[in-house]
This record gives sequence, C-alpha cells and structure tokens, in this order.
Amino acid sequence: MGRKSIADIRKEEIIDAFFKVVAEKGLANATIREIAEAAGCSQGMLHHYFENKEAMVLGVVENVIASYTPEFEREISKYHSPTERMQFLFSWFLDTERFDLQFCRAWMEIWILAKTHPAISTALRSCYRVIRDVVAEIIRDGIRLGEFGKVDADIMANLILGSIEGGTLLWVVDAEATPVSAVGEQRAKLFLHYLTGEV
Amino acid sequence: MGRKSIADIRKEEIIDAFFKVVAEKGLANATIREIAEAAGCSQGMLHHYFENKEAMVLGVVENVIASYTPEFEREISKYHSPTERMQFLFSWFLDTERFDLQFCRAWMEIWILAKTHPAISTALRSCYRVIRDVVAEIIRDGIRLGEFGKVDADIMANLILGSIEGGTLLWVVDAEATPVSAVGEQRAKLFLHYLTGEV
Amino acid sequence: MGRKSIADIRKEEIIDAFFKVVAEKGLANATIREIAEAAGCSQGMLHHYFENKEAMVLGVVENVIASYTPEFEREISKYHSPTERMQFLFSWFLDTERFDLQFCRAWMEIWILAKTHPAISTALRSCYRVIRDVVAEIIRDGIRLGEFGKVDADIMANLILGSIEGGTLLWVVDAEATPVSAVGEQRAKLFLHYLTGEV
Amino acid sequence: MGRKSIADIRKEEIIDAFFKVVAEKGLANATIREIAEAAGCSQGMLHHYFENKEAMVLGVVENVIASYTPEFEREISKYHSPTERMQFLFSWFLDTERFDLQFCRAWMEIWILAKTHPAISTALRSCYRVIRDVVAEIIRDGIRLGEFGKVDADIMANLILGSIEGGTLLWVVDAEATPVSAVGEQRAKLFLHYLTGEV
DNA sequence: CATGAATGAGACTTCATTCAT
DNA sequence: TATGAATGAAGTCTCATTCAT
Repeated sequence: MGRKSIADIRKEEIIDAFFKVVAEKGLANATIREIAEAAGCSQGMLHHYFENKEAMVLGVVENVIASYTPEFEREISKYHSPTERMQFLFSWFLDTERFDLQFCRAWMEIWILAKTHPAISTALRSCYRVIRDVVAEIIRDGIRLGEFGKVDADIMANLILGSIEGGTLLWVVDAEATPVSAVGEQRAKLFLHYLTGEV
Repeated sequence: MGRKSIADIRKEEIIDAFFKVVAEKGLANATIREIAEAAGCSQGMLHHYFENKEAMVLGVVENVIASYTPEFEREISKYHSPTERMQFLFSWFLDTERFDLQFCRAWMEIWILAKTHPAISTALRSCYRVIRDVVAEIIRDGIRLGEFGKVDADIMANLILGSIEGGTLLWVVDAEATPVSAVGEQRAKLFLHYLTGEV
Repeated sequence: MGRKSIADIRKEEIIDAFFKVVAEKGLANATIREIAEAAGCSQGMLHHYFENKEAMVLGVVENVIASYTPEFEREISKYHSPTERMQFLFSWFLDTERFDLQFCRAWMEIWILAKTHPAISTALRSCYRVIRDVVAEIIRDGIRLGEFGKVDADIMANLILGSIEGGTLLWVVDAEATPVSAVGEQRAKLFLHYLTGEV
Repeated sequence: MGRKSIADIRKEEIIDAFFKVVAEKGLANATIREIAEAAGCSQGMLHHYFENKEAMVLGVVENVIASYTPEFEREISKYHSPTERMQFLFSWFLDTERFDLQFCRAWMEIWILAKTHPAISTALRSCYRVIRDVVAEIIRDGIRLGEFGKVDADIMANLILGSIEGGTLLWVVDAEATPVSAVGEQRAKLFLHYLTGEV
C-alpha cells in the first residue's frame, strides 16, 4: 500500500479534467485540446499518460469505481438487517449531491460508448455485476432471514438496478419534468413493500 | 389521406438507413458517407433532403413516434379495465421483436444526443411526456374505478417509465447478463401488485 | 429591330434576378438556387438559358451597357458645348438614384471577376473604352473650340474616369464616411476649373 | 522590441503565401489547399495559425498596414511644406514597384470582400480613415500656411484618395489601356494646381 | 518529463451541373 | 419548355496523434 506516485497523481488530475469536460460539454466535444486546457497541461502530456481516448474513459470508470466502492461498503456495513441495507441502498443512489446531474450525464455518455468499445464495456459490466451481486446478496439474506418473501434474487436485483438507472436516465433527459427525489422515495417504498410483503 | 410523395418516401429510406447504421456501428460512426452507402445514394442526396445530421436525428425520432403511436393506441384501445391496460403496456414495451437490441441501442444513443442538441431534446421530451401522461391517466382511471389504491399517479408513471427504460439500458449494455423477459414479467407483477394492493 | 422573343424576356428576368441577388448578398452567395428563387423559376431553367454562371455575368454587363448607353447618348445630345457636356457627364455618373449603393456594389463585384474571366474582362474593357473615348472626344472638342486648355485628352479621360470610379469604390466600402454628393460636386468643379483654366 | 516568435514568423509566411495566391489566381481560387501548397505546409497548419479564412484576410490587411505605415511616415517626415508633402504622397502611391499590378489586384479583391465580412470592413475602413486624415491634415496645414486656397479639407481628401484608388482600379482591370504613370503625373499636377491656385 | 507545432485523414457541407420525367 | 432530384467534386474545418525540441 505504497504512496501514490507523481504519475498516478497526474493521471488522476487528467481524468478529473476529462470527466468535467464530458459532463459540461458532452463526449463529442471533449477533444484532447479541451481536456488539456481543463487539466492545465499540454496535449502531448495527455498522450504521455494515456495511449488514447479510450484509455482515458477506462480510467474514468476505474476511478469512479475505486472512489465510490470503499465509501459504499463502509456505509452499508453500518446496517445489519437486509431491510435496512436495502433502504440504505436506495437512498445512496438517490443522493443527488454525490450523483449530481452533471455526473449522471457524463456517466450515461460513457455508458453508450460501451457498445463500440469492448474494453469499456468490460469495465462497466464488471462494475454493474458487482453491484447486482451486492443487491442479490441482500435479497438472498432477507429471504433466508424471513424478512423478505420468496423471489428470484437475481431477477429482482436486475429490476432494482434497472429502476434506479432508468430513473437517472429520465432525469438526465428531462430534469424539469422529473421529480427525482419523490420518485426515488416511491421506488424505495415500492420495492420494500413488495419484498417484505407489506402493503 | 394523400399518397406519399417521392420526397417522403426518399426521406423515409434515408432515415431507415441512418437508423440502421446507428444501430450497427454507433452514432459516432454514422458518418454521412456511411449513411449514404447504406441508403444507396450519394452524399449530396442526404443534404438534399436533410439540412444536416441533427435534422436526420429529428427525422428518426418523429418517424419512430409516428409509426408506433397509432399501433400502440389501436392495441391498447382493445383493453378496457385499467389493470388490463397496464398489463398490456408492460408487455408492449417488453416486446423484443418490436424493440430489439439494435433498435434500443440506437434509441439510447439518440437519447444521449439530447443533452447537446436542444431540438432533439425537445422532441424526445415531448415523446416521453405523452407516454407518461398515458400511464398516469391509466393509473388515475384505476384509482377512480377502485381497481388501484391511492397513489400519486404522476410519480408512479415516472417510476414505471423509468423502470422500463432502465431495464432496456441494462439490456443494451450487458445483454448476456440481463434476462430481459424474466425481468419484464417480474416488473409487471411488481407494479400491478403494488397498484392493486395484492401480494 | 424585331420584337423581343419570349426567350429574350426570360433571359432578362433571370439577369435582373441575378443582379439583384449579387447586389444584396454578394457574388459569393449568388448561388444558382438563390438566383432561381429570386427569378421564380427552377434551377434547370437557368442552365437552359445560360450555359453557366460566367454567361450570366456577361449577360449582366451587356444588359447594363445596353440599357444605359441609349439613355446617356440621348441625354448628352441635349448639350452642345464641351463644358456643358462635361458637366452633364459628371452629374450623370453622380446620380445616386440610377447608380445606387446596391448597383455599385454589384458592379464592383463583377469588375473584380474580370481578372479571372477573360470574357468578362473583354466586355468590361470595351464598355470602359467606349466611355473613355466619349470623354476624350469631349475634351478634344473643348480644346478645338478653345473652351479647354491644351491637355492630353486620353490621359485626362483616364483620370476623370478613374476619379469617378474611385469615388464609387470608396463609397461602396465606407458609405458613412463618404459624402458622395459633396465629393461629386467638388470633382466636377475641380476638373472643369482645370480644363477651362479658371480658378 | 522583442524578437519575433516562431509563431509570428510562420504567420507571416502564411500571409505572404495567401496574398501571393490571391494575386495570381484570384480570391475565389485561393483555396486552403492552394495556400498550403504555396506556403509549403499542410492544410491543418493553416488552421493552426488562423481560425478561418476571414482571419487570414484580416491578417493580410493588418500586415499591409503594419509594413507600409512606418515606411510612409518615415519618408513623408522628410518633407516639410504641405506642397512637397502632397507631391510625395502622390508619388508614393504611384510607385509601381511597391504597389505592383499583383499587389493591387489582390488588394482590390480583398476590398470587395469587405461588403460581406464586417471584420474586414472595419479593418479596411480604419486603414483608409487614417490615410484620409493624413491627407486632410496636409491640406489644412497648407491652407493655414497660405500655400493652398480655401477648400473643404475632408471633401478634398476624399476626392484625392478616390482618384488614386480609382486609377488603380482602372489599371487592374485594363492594364494595357491605362498609362498609369502618365495618369499619375497628371493627377498630381491637377490637384496641386487646384490647391495652390496656379494654372 | 514536457511542449505545442505539425500532420493528414476524414468529417460535414455546398453547389454547379446533369438528366430522367 | 420546364422541373427538381440526383450527382460528385471540391471546399472548409476538426482533431487524434506524432515528433523534434
């Protein structure tokens, strides 16, 4: 668990700048020149640290995963019952300070890139599989402990994740017409009622 | 109910070709040259019918709306109870023959474009607001008729739409890991149980 | 001296439209489509009557010459003394109703074309040689009749024509800073004083 | 009084090449490809130094002004009486080595561009206003010192400038028929006689 | 490490001209 | 005659990437 090298720090700066540009101007306008300006370095520098743009996108994905995973795990470990954990999970993804509009926009753009860039696809898939497994595991725990009714945990995890991401998608496209927090609360209620069997 | 003019036919051909290219190779690779080849015409032709690429995307959106709306309305009018209508709605969007992987991929790409292209944003928003209103109306009917419990119809419509689109999003990114039809069935069950109060 | 054929009328309409477009939007923006719209006919029509754009420009030049020459000759024939004729000449070119800003702008644009289009060059040259000869002839008359002092009539004609056209040029580029009619009067005074020897 | 940077040198090279191409082939044929070839660099280079073609034209105008103004001021400062200064002014603009046919052709082309390009118009106008002011100032000096009769200095300056530029215009269009130096001498004589009151 | 000048392929777009109807 | 759909060459401009310094 060595110290971060200068190169790593520089890489992170570039990734931050890149993500910022994507969030503000969109992926299509995130040119090397623009990123270099945002990062306060030359165009040559970028290619010194990242072979190409795809590598930078990969860096973003890894960076996002690396920075949020520990936080998520630390926080969720505070909750012990599946019901509470599930509640926390919904609220965590709903936190519009952590996942603000700009973040979500940039993230969606990258998501789309996955289609044509296998490496990005792989990174994203592994990221979401991890989350899906976490969710499924909570559900399985809930079933085992009798808090939740019997459902297919994997299908359910998929459904939950999809609902969360879909809510974000609608929000990104039409922020005004989307009462994101009210919808988020309703979502938590909906799924928990279904899982716990209450109405 | 006039006949379609040659211009309209040609426009449709171009839009089809465009959509096909986007679905296959992604929006970034949907160059004028590529589209022209797919449409079997010259590059100049494209600009004869569409001022620029944005106009073509708008054409796609309008085309999709125009071709699916009548079908949807015709079909849903066969069902009368809110519960049946809601069931139909879920199954309609789940139909992977109509909305196959390629279609959904292209559609998601266009969605992302909305961020930087106001005209596209407007078109998409109006499209989704229409759907949202349809869903909300069904819910309100259900509440009025006593089939559904009391919920905020608009929030619920948002949630339903988000869940559907989010499911598609996950599917597009990781088709293998997404049992889309099982998830779809689960989704219908989930929402209908919640709405009708059954468990 | 037969009647104008339909073809001739149509040609003239097109030339008028062309000249109007050039005056309003500049030669670079005088596309075939634009001209066709202004003339109220199809693009194909233009090529039916004029082989290409150069032919249209030639048509303009010929048209201008043909329409102004008779008027000029009719008017100038009313004056008999070289001094009066010279005075008329200055005032004729100074008439900003006949040669308004738009006319002059278009004319200057065409002028510049001469450099790269031999046929246009020929037409313009012959046009200006005619005017130069008229001016030189007046001067020679003046000298012969003792109204003017002895000067090189050809040089002087050149100088006069240059002054008139140069005044127009300045006007076209910076209409606000150019008191075109005051300058025109001064010009007439200047040359007539020089020619007649008065001060 | 710092050294010129490489960027400045390169810019000047490009401007020179551009001006050369315009002079030889006309503005319409001064394509980026042609200019790049003349400058011995790639097309991309041109856009590295100049945002677009209009910027290049502006560069030309600024370059011409910057390179001739000091020379003109240095030279004219050698003459002290308004009469001599006026004489110098006519001869300076008449110098066909400095302002040769190619230079004048290119310059006229740029002039016409002013109509549709506001920035170019502004640059040219300010250039000519400076010259006009210089001429008017000489005239006012002459009047004050009693060398020149009373005339409206601004009108007169306009007339002089117009005559000079008009002479150039005729020369550019029909070099053969224009005895430019004889006309130039006559012009100097004409205006000086008028100003000084001699005949 | 760092720079940014330089490249060149390729994108979008325009437009005179042709030609089937 | 008349139309305007269709073409294709050519233009401007962008941008990831390379490389000498």
